[in-house]
Amino acid sequence: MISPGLATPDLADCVVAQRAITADQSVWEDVDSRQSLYLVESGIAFRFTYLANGKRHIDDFYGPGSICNWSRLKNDEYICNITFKAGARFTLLDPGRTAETLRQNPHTHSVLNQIEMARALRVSQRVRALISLPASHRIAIFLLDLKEEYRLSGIEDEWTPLALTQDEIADVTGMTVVHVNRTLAKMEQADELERAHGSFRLTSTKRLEAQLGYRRFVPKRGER
Amino acid sequence: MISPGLATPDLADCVVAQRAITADQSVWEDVDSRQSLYLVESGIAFRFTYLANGKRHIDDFYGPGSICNWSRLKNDEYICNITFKAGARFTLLDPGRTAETLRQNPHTHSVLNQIEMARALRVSQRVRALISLPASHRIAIFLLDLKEEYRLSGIEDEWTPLALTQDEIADVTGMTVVHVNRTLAKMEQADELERAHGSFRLTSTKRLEAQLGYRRFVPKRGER
DNA sequence: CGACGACTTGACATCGATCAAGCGAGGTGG
DNA sequence: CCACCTCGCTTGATCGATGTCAAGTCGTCG
Repeated sequence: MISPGLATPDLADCVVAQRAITADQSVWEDVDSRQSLYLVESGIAFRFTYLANGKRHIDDFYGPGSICNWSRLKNDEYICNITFKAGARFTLLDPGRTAETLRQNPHTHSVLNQIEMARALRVSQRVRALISLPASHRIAIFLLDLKEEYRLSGIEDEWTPLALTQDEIADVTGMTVVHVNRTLAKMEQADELERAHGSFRLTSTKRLEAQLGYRRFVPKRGER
Repeated sequence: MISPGLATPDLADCVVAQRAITADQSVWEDVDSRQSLYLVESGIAFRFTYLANGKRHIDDFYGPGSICNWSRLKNDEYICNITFKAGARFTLLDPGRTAETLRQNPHTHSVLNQIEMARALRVSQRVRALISLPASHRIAIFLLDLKEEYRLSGIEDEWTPLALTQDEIADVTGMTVVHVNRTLAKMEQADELERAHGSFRLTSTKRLEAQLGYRRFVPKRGER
């Protein structure tokens, strides 16, 4: 079943397979499926790269309704490492058939394009912050992005699942686990953040967004 | 005259105007032309953003033959700040006519797409490094990217113009001018770098690339 | 129970930012 | 022509932010 968030039953014909993940699983361990597009149904996934020094960098993360490797449609060489976190479910789409389907459904195509454009802007905004701002801001913008990732899939709750481990957050933000831990603790002490049961809540999202100049990029006529 | 590097006389009809820059000039000072595509003919330009704390972040830089705001073609809302450095010359292209021309010249379109794809990969590689690596590596990858920017426009010399000031390099890499200065000095002392007359030379590009895992993304059938 | 993974904490070392000052080349006005 | 200014670069001293190493806690799962 295609994610309700996507609102594109058009793609039903393109489905190659469905998977449910019980333990964290990386896609390069699963060469057969690398030819597909990955549509997250539930749970979360992230895209990552190993740097020359062995460090893992997490480039982006994908909540329900997101396609992890959309660029493959434009560039068949595009290959990326993806990890699905335990509990995730996802659908494999055939890129060729998907491209064809989208050609025939310009509306759907434009919706998906808008969604991807919004994601790209979100990433570039985050990246600027990660390059130039101090740790507390880096963490804050990560949390805002995570929240946004869920919001766009229709899950808008005051509490957001903190779906990544502190190790993974460190690899997103270019920090150390220790420092991530301390920064989160500091935010909690400063009453900017609450954590409970694997979820988090920002005390004043508004203020944080204003302070960081955080911008939301809403897909233009997105159905979701 | 369209840059010889681009090899796309097809675009001649799309030219709106040409400009030569004597002193550094930012495009948002020049509202009239914001509607256009910017094609760098010579010299260098960069795209930047001001963060909430007033810091300037330089997102990318463009050598001869590059289009600074290619994304405008896909998203008319796409607006970015661009600065042309003193000595640059550039051409303004009408986005509507350019899009039409490219529709009629799939070959040219695909070439330009490849070039942009290569740029996107270069940026994301640099961004990873800037987020996760220590200062010396951040500077090194910036220098490699700058060299590559010139190489792709056909200017392949052992010496590359160090076209940005140390202030600007700081804004690319998220460092301070002082630290940029010291890092460059250290590289020079370690015989990894030579500087003279506003240009630089890397003693062993090969070794540096290997050490950083630097990848070159070559446009597929790019004419240039 | 034992093992493991995620998280937490402390002590310490290093990196990079900040502040302050000076230098040298190019431009401008008297 | 010189005096003066500005801008980009350089250097030193000091401070704060972040990484490193090491150990310990807590919950989960077999």
